[in-house]
Amino acid sequence: MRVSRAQAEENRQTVIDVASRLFREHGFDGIGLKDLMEAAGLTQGAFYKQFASKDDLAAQASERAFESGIRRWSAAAEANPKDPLGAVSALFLSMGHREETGDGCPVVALGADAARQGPDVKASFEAGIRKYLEMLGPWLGESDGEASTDKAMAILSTMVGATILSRAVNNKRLSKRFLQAAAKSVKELSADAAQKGQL
Amino acid sequence: MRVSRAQAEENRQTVIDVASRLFREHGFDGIGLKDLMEAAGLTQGAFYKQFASKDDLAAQASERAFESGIRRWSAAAEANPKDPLGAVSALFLSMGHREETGDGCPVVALGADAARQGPDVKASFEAGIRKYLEMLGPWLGESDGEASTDKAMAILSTMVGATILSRAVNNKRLSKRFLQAAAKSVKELSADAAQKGQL
DNA sequence: ATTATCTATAGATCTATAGATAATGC
DNA sequence: ATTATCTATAGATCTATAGATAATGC
Repeated sequence: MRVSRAQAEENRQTVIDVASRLFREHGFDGIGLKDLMEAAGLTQGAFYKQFASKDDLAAQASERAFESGIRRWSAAAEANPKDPLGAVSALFLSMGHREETGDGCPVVALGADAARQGPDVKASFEAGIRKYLEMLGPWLGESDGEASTDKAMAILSTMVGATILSRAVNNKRLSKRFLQAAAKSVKELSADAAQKGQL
Repeated sequence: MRVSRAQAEENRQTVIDVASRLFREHGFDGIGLKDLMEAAGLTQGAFYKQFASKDDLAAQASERAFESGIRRWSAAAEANPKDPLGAVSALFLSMGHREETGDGCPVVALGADAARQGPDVKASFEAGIRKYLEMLGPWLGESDGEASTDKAMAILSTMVGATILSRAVNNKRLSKRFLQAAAKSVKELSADAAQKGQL
């Protein structure tokens, strides 16, 4: 039954990957260790050789979810270097992202859950959120670093909030409108920032 | 053991009130019927004479939470009739609201959870969210109704997202900055709207 | 000899139901 | 007679641990 050290490490990584998806789909309290481990192709008994607790896995899975998010932002930005913010905003505020609960932004799926978790999960969120802000800042063309961070925070808040609102309602038209209104607002905020930066 | 019909109805209302608070504090999956009923001064056995299921209570408790939210918005707006949006924005984006998880905005506390619930909970959310938008619209002074709704959606998104981000991180400074950045952005968005309305 | 995973289980908790009890409402 | 609430419990599930097993790594 024992596997090689390399295989064990690979299994551990698989558990984190699977958890990062299933936690986002069902919430931290919406899925148990048995289902998580089985989705990773293992049994529940193997869990505690790999992780200290469910909370420990939650923190690591959150970190992994942010890594995936950052990678997607980078890819979108690189594919559209003339307007990276427009590309990320279009991706974030798409109906595709609204429906893709398992591989979408961790703040949207688990931000409110994270607020109720221990300091480890919150630390993962804080680190991931800071990375998002660091990416957004340079795209805003403000000369002043502080004003740029303020704009980045407002833009991230708008995108996160709109996607949550979009997911929380039944009506598809309303759902779509939240995303469109947010995209319009993000555009105006960034145009405003670029204008100020040129003064 | 039986109580009067009036008392039974009062008990039912108490359960909904208690649930609207405890669901917001712990999430729909973070608290059980036993604890909810005991917090309302009853035993678990009485639950199913009052509600069809936990999901049924979740939908009614969500509705109740929005009623409370609307009442607070109205009170803030009436206390500051010259700048109702400024008053609501200041209240929403305060550290008090950030910490007041049990009596705060239901979208912030349970929006992501609601996305994973059945159509009844989502219907409660949709109705509550539409009420919020109806309140915000007239404060924006746009001549065009559609543009006004867009702005209202963007402002609500910004406030909801910022509060979630503010709650999800450990660092208090960062927490506060999200709220401040969002307040600044809401102010600019509404000033922008007022300007356009006067053209 | 060590250890990654397995099966099995402890002990708590979850939603939901059943039947008893005691007060209301006709 | 009806019924709101109670106690008790079914049956499932939860996190976490214990001990067995079988392969790795020294």
